[in-house]
Amino acid sequence: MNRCDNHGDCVERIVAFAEAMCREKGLRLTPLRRRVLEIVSSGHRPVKAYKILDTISDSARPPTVYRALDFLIENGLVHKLHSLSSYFACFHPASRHPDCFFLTCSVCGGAEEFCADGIREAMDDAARGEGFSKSGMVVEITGTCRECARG
Amino acid sequence: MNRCDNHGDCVERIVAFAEAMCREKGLRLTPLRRRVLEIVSSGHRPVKAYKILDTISDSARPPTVYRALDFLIENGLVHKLHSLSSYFACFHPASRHPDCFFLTCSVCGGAEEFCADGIREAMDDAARGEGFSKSGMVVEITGTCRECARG
DNA sequence: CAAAAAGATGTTATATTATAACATAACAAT
DNA sequence: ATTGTTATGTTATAATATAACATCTTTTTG
Repeated sequence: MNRCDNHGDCVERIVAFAEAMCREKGLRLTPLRRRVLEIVSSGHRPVKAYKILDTISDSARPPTVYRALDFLIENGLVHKLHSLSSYFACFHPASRHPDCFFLTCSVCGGAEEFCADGIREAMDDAARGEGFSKSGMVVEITGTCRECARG
Repeated sequence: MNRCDNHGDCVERIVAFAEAMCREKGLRLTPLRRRVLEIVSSGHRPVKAYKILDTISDSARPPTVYRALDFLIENGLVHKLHSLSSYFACFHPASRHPDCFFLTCSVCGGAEEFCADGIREAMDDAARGEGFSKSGMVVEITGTCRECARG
């Protein structure tokens, strides 16, 4: 799913963006946070918190990872996929919409993120119709991606 | 959120429906499963698994609850709200669509379920546009409900 | 009916996911 | 250099969920 010609470019691009953004906003992309971002963006697939923990080192503890993830999520660099208890890098953080949604392939484990105005508007309308003032949304579609369906 | 005049009626209605459906489909709504369904439907709000566990008895163990929940979810009587790690009764299981979505109020803790064709179609279109064959979806909107917004 | 099969529940243990609370270190700002 | 702030380290534990196997109950069928 979402194979790119040279995925290394994605990681570089994301980290470069994160650095620029943090510089601009006065945030600190510390070595730890950068490392977690690299790990999460190292594949086009959701990653588990404890997998990140194992990857970082033998001695890292959960709060280390969860705090870095909190920072990255707050600043739009990483998303949490609730239906998978996993974390997924935002591959277009620059043009970030507040409300994106995700397709996850149950065959290859890959994921993709989209920002379709049609969906966001449909959700906004539905919420408004109920007198509901929306603050966030979780939209995750599970299925089989094109590549995996083709067999 | 979603205050009904006499919520006892909802529980009765849901349980009656579950009984009829199970009879018709040759499934067994055992005392345990019925009890869990009653607990989950006892309020218009998502319920946590370990809360159900505590409510059932002092001696019940997690698998007891999770298995009952699995049964109820499989048969469309209960939904899991992933963003809250909670379980929510389906208050209209008879006219059940495969893909519903949820509004959850972060103030009162209430929830409501909707089946808006507009949203389902927008999601289907988006998935299809990516060559993605959809098998399930999680759509959960967080915010403030009408009653809570009114203050 | 008895035996076998299938289904449900009980029980023990443990896996997985996440946070609280407090200590220490790094950095920023006068 | 001290002080305040932010980040990380550390210990412990909370919260969510499942594996594996034993027992019991119901259904099926010989």
